[in-house]
Amino acid sequence: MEILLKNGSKLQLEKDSDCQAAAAKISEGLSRSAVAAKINGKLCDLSTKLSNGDTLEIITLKDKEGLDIYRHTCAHVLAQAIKNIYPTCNLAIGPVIENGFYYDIDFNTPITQDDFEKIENEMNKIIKSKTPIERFELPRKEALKLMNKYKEKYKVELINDLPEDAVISFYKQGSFTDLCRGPHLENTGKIKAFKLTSLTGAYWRGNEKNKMLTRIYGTAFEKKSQLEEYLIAAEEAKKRDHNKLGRDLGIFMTSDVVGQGLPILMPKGAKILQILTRFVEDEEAKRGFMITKTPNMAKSDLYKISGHWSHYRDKMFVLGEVNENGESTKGEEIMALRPMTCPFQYQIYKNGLKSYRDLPCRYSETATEFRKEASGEMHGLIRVRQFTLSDGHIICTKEQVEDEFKRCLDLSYYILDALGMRSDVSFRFSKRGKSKSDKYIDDDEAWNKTESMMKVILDDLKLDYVEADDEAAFYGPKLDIQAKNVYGKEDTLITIQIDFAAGHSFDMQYIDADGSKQTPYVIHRSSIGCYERTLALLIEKYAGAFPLWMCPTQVKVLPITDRTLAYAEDICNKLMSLGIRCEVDRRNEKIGYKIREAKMEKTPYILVVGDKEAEDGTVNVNKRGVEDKETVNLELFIEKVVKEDKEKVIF
RNA sequence: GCUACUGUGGCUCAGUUGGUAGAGCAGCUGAUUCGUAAUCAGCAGGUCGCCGGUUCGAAUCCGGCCAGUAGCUCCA
Repeated sequence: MEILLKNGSKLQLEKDSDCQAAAAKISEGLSRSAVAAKINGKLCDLSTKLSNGDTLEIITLKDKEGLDIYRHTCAHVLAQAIKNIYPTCNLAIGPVIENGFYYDIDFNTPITQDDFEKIENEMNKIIKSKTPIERFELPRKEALKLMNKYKEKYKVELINDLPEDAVISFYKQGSFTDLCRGPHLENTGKIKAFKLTSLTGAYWRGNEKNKMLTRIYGTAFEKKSQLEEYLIAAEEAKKRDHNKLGRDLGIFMTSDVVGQGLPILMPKGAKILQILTRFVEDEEAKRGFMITKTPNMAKSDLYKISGHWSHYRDKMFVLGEVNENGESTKGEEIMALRPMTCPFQYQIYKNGLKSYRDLPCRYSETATEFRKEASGEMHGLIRVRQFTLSDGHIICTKEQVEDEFKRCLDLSYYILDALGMRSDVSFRFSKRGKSKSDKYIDDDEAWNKTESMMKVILDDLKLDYVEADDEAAFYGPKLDIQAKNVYGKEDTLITIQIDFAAGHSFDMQYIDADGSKQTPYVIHRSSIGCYERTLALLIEKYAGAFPLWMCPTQVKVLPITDRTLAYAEDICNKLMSLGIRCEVDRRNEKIGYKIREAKMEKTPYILVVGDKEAEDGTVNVNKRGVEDKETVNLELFIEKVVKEDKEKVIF
C-alpha cells in the first residue's frame, strides 16, 4: 500500500503496517524518536494500523504534542505507582498542563510531600520494567463494568457523562488500566526524566461543593539535563517573586494587626504608585477623560440599582447587620464599601439632562475599591481586599461604542508600552457563553447582542485573543488583558467591558438629534488596571530594577569622604530642583560599602564623588547593569538623566 | 472557604529524644576619612505568631485562633 507523508512524498508499505513500521521505514532516527503519529491529522498511537492512501505525520518529542503525550504517559505511571502503594485510593483525572502534568486522587489517608520519594521510587521501578502500553476500546456497558470492578467511582462518573457516540478507550500497562483518550508512548521505559513537584488540593470537577481531592503535580522532559534546567529556571523565577522581593526592597509590607489582603505601601512603593498615577491621570486627561472623585461607600440603595446587591453582596464589606435578603436586621440604614466605581460615576452622568452632543461622556478616577475576597485567595499585591483601580466609564451612543472601545485599547497599549509590558500580555474575550447561572443578569437577547457586538470589534482590530465562556462580568462581556506572574499563574491586568444593562437599570438617558429620549451604552474600562497588581508584575518583570522613570530613587550620590559631602549635596539639590529623585549617602563608611548597598537597592545611577570630581566639576557614573563606570561632566550628566526620565526610556 | 505546608530578635537561619534561647547581617556607641559590592571593636535587642491544654517543666507535644506560602474555588 501507499501512504502520503506530510512533506508531500509517498511511502510504500506492506499491507497492515502500523505507524511505527512507517517511521522505521523513513529513518532509524525517526523510529527511535517517534512517540506518536497523526493519521489524516488525527493523533494516535504508533501501534495504529495504516490504510492505503492515509496521510501520515510522525510526532516526536520535538513537537509540543509529542512532549504532551510523553508527560501524559508519565501521569499514568504516577497513577500506577500510587495504586501499587495505596491500593484503596481512587483515581480521578490526570491531564497534561503547560509545564508538566498532574493527577487528582482520592486518598483514604492523607499523604504529604515526604511520600514523594517513595512514589518516585515506585515510578522508577515501573519505568525500568519497560511495560508495554496497550490500547483497547469497550462499549459503554463493558467499560462501566470494568471500572466498577476496580472500584474507580470517579471513572464511572466520567464514563456516564461521555456523549452517546463517544469511543470509550482504555490504556493498559501491566496490571494497571486507566480510562483514557490517549495516545500514549509504546512502553513505560521511554520516560527518561521526571519529577514530582508539588502536592495540593483540588475539587472534584472543579466544583467547590464536591469533595476535595489530592492533586500531585509533576513534570517530565526528554533529557535529565532539560529537567534540571527547568527546575533551576523555576527556582530563579521565584527569586523575582514580588511578594518576597517587594518586601525585601521596602516597597510594601503586611501587618498581622492590620489584616489579610491589606498590604501597606511603604515610602518606596507609595512613590512608584504616585509616579504611575500621575502618568496615567495626565494621559487620560489628554485623551478626553474627565477626572472624578467619588465616595468610597454608599447606601445599599445604590447597589440595589446596580445589581451588586443581588449579584455581588457576598463579596462586599457591608457596614451593618443584614439578613439573607440583604435587609437590615435592626431597621438601620445599611452602607457598604464600594467594590466598583461604576454606579457612582453614573450619578454624575445623571446630574442634569444630557444631549447627544455631550456624548461620549468619559469619566475616570483613581479609585480605592474594596472586595471581600475569601481568605485563601489573597496573594501579595496581586490579590488584595483593598486596591486602587484606574477605573473609568464611558457613556456613549450605540454608534460610538466601537470607536470608544478602540480608544480604550489604544490607551492601554500606550501605557503597556511605557511599562515595557506590551509583549508580556495576552487577550481574553470573556463571555457568559453557554453558562447561564444566576451569577449573570438574566437577559439572553442582550447577552447575545453584546457578545456579538464585541466580537465584531475584536475581530476588526485583528486581535489575537482566546474566547472564554463563563468569565464575563455579571453585566456584560469583557476584553481582559492577561499577564502571568513568576509562578505562571495568569491574572487580569486590564479590562475593557461593554455593559448593556447599566443604561436601563440606572435610567440614564440622552436627548437625540431628533428630540427623542435614548438610552446610552456604557463601557467600563481600566487603563493601567489595579495599581497594586500592576506594581507586583512590574517588580517581577524587572526583578526590582525598574526603568528610570518609575524608580523611587533615580540617582544616589556617594561622597568618598566628608571633604566632598558639600559637593554631593550640591549635586543632589540641582537634580532635585529638576525633578530627579536623588539621595546622598552621608554616612561615614567606606565607598565599597556604600556602593554595595546602592547596588542592592538597584539604583539606576550611582554617582561617586571624591576630591578629583569635586575639583573638576565631574561625577563618576556607575550605571545600573553596565560594568564600566565613567567620569563625566556634571552638567552633561544632569542633561542626560533629565532627558531619559522625561522620555520614559526603557533599557 | 477548602487541601497541604510554614511562623524563633528588623532580615537570614541554628536550637539534638520536652529541661527554660544562639549566630551572622542590620541597629546603637566609639575608633577609622579609607577611590568602586561588606573597616575594626564594644553594646543592646527575643514573654520563640496569639490563646488555651498536657506536664514538675513546652520554642519543642495537643487543640483553637491569627498571619504567610503553593494549589483549588473565586477574581481587577
